Amino acid sequence: MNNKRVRTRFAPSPTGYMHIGNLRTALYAYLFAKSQQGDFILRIEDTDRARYVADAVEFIENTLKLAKIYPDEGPHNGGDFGPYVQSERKEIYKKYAEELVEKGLAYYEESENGKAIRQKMPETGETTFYDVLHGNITIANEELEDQILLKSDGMPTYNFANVIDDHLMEITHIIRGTEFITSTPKHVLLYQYFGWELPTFIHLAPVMGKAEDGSVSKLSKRHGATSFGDLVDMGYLPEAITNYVALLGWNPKNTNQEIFTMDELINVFSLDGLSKSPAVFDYDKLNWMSGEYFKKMTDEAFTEAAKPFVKLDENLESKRQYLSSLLKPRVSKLSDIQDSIKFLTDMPDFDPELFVNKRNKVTVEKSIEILTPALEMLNTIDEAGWTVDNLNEKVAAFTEGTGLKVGTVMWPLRIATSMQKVTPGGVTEILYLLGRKKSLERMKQSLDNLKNL
RNA sequence: GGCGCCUUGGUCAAGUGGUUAAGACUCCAGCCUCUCACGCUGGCUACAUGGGUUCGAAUCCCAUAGGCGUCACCA
Repeated sequence: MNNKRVRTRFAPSPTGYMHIGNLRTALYAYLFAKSQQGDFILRIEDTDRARYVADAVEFIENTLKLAKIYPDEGPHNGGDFGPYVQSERKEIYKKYAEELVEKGLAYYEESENGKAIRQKMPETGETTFYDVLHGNITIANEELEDQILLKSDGMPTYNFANVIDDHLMEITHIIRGTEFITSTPKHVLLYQYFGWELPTFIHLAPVMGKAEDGSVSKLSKRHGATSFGDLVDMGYLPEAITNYVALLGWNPKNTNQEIFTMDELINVFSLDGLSKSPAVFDYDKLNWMSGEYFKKMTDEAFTEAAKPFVKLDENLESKRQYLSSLLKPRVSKLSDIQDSIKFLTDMPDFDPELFVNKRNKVTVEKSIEILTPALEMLNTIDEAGWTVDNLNEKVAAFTEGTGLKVGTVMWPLRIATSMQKVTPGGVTEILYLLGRKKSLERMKQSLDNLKNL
């Protein structure tokens, strides 16, 4: 251990896509740096010309911003160790690769593509490195192949560029996925060739996905959404996603708290809370956490967040916020809303079975018995009186007058106006949302249908 | 296949030689209730297997099995 300022980096290649696993890696690197009052660097690894995607850098930056991960240094953040895009550092890699050739630790290789430089590996012995999560990892040198350092197009390979840059950018802790464990000895050898101090390695277990058949594998397309953007599009709050992802493979010490703001995360984060075994992405848990975030929001904020996901007709539009307040405690993702309120616009098909409810002792006959006077009563309430409070009052008084149990009266009324077993809100809420005219029409229609059975 | 990593309930996970093996999600039951949801209460389900070491093992060691990763002029 030393007292150097902690510096971590997130080094994605510029594909126009932010996999959940990558986001989590970025998050952990960020949390660790910030928890140590250190720096978090964004570096773009675009040494594969064939994979270049336009605007990918902006995409990555915007995604990180959405997730509230703010780089101290990066392509558009400046910093003393730039450039932060590898394709702009070509000359640097070339210089170091040639230095290795001069030292006899690397060699040129001619092929039809041109001239490349390969790293010379020791043929005997073994290379050991320390990983915070896994302890010492040893791999026999004979397992290592002479790898390409500089490609024939002049670009470095990941295995070379990452070592040069991490050293030059004074990265102290390398946080990345386990898929790099087996190539780390090659990197370590490179550090040794140059006589550079080794950074601390932390290899994260992958994020897995569960397929329909129950099988588990690295989270991929077959599991549905796999990127941060996909999840945002589904109507999960960025804060909720980040919070959930933080807990996928990491747990705070000495607390059972699960809902964290970014600042709280920074405060409690520590490397020893990281788990070395793979974690399965679980929508059930995400849904729960997402719901927790919604419940904490003000009605105004929730209404605003839901806006892009909910198209309302003129009538409902004027009651948007009220509708939101009903939806807020029952929603786990914004994209579910539209379906759950469809019945307010389109009356579902008549189904007499829905009127039958054992617990509330309701039958078709009973429904007719209740709906007939209820309709008359509601008819006497004028447009001005059609408010939630007044409706509540009138319906309660009506119920009392019947001498029946509340549930017994409310059930048929709600079914008659919604024709749906489950609704966001009770009858009075529905009556209000529907408006006087529509409510009375629906109720009369349902009553007629019941009588004509 | 070689090499490497991983293995506590369905899922996320506490746990670092002595615990009734936490907690959360899911699921189930009950309460609350104008449905559902919320909230509250309770419940089901776990140390992969086999050997050691030890008075004592989820915790240490060794095998086996399974899963994952890696063996690119991709990262």
